[in-house]
Amino acid sequence: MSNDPLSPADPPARRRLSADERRSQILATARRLFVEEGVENVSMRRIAALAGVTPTLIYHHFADKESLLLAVCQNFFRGLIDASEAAMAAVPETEVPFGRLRRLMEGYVEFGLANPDVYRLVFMTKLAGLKREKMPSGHRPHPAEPALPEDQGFGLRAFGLLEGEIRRLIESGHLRQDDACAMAEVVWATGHGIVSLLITHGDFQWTPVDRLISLSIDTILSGIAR
Amino acid sequence: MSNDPLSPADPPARRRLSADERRSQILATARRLFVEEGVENVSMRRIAALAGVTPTLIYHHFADKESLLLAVCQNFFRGLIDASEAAMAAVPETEVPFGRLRRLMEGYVEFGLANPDVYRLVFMTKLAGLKREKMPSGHRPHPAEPALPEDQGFGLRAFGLLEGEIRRLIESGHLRQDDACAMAEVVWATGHGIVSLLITHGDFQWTPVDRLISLSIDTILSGIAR
DNA sequence: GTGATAACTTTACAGTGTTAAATTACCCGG
DNA sequence: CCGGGTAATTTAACACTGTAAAGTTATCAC
Repeated sequence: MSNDPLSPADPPARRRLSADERRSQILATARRLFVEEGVENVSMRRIAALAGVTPTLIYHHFADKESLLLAVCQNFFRGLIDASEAAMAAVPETEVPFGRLRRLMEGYVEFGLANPDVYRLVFMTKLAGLKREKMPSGHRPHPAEPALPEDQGFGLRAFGLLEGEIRRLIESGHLRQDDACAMAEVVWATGHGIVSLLITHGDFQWTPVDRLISLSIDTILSGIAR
Repeated sequence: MSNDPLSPADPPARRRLSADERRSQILATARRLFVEEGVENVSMRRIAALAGVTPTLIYHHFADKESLLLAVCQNFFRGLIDASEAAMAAVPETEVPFGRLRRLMEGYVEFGLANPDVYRLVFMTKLAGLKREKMPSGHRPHPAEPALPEDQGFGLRAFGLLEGEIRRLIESGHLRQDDACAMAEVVWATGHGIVSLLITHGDFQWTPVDRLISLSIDTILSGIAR
């Protein structure tokens, strides 16, 4: 009962932090709030308060709310990549041909459903204005902040894992189509379809979640198989 | 060049309108703005201004911004149902077995891509608070406003079309699974995956859209086929 | 110690969704 | 035809949002 879930993270431990420390602290606070309450229910003021800091300070570390979001997204991608690599490593190549791909898809879906809010952020939100070079004018601006490139990097790397596995299946003659990139997109679209459907329409009726997932994966795998 | 796209719809034609007329007029204005500029870039004040009306008046016809949105969604479902029925009617039953289902999926994807913003609204947005009985307290409140039930009705009806076709395929022994509802969900998830992926990540690299779509549909159809 | 500089606040603005209370314009019975 | 009653609409305000300019303070190198 002692946890009203929202109280200043570290009670006035240190007052002045290094830029990096502050940045991570703000980021952590924001991530927590975003995930717990949904992005649009969280104001910069609340993030600031919970981080024990002034709203304006956030703008010295992040260009605006969207950038803050974006930074959270990058963590998401790193997590996804880790999960994917773990999934791949868990199934030896010598296994039944589609074992690794299946595990990869399962991992993707699990990961998405385990982080629904960030998933929505990353994959279901426009987030598109792209805000290129909008940095605040006054004061010294934020350090580096690669904005898009970096996280595209992470995203592409995650996609690359999928594409690689597909390519392997093509080379061993197991697929009916030989355009690895296109097939990877098809497979991804399927995984994304499941996750995003369950995220926004999880409440309702529906076939039991586990069954729907495995049915979908079975179906798509048998659809791409030669 | 005479069209700065946003000017009062009917310049002070009639001043006082009947409740129904006003409701539709506001709805039309909102729909236009939502679709043209994205929901969160449109304020109640702007809708009101464009409709030649006061912000407050909107709240006498709709509970809040979300309800306004919801009303727009219902139109979307009606459109989807029409498109689906047209698709079904266009392919005679005597055709090749999967002809109608394929056309149905194509129709779904086309429709989604033709109305990306409303699609996002309906299928990719939480929209979940559900706001049950939140109506404003003052004044006479809005007429009826079935809130959720009605539009779930439309949504279910659309889903029913898909499920029906699947059921037909099961009965004629063309599918490898016989759970019509589950298979319909699997198929829907695929369609949704394509649409939502293209909506949020249409800009990028990707296989040409048309190819990705037909490849996906081919794949899922051959995945469910016996 | 003293300054430069990085970290942080104060204060303010313009805009948002929303509502209570007041005001109009219209219609209908006398 | 005209005076209420009521439905349609507005005025004014609240509590909030993201964001910015300018000012203040702590810390660290010398």
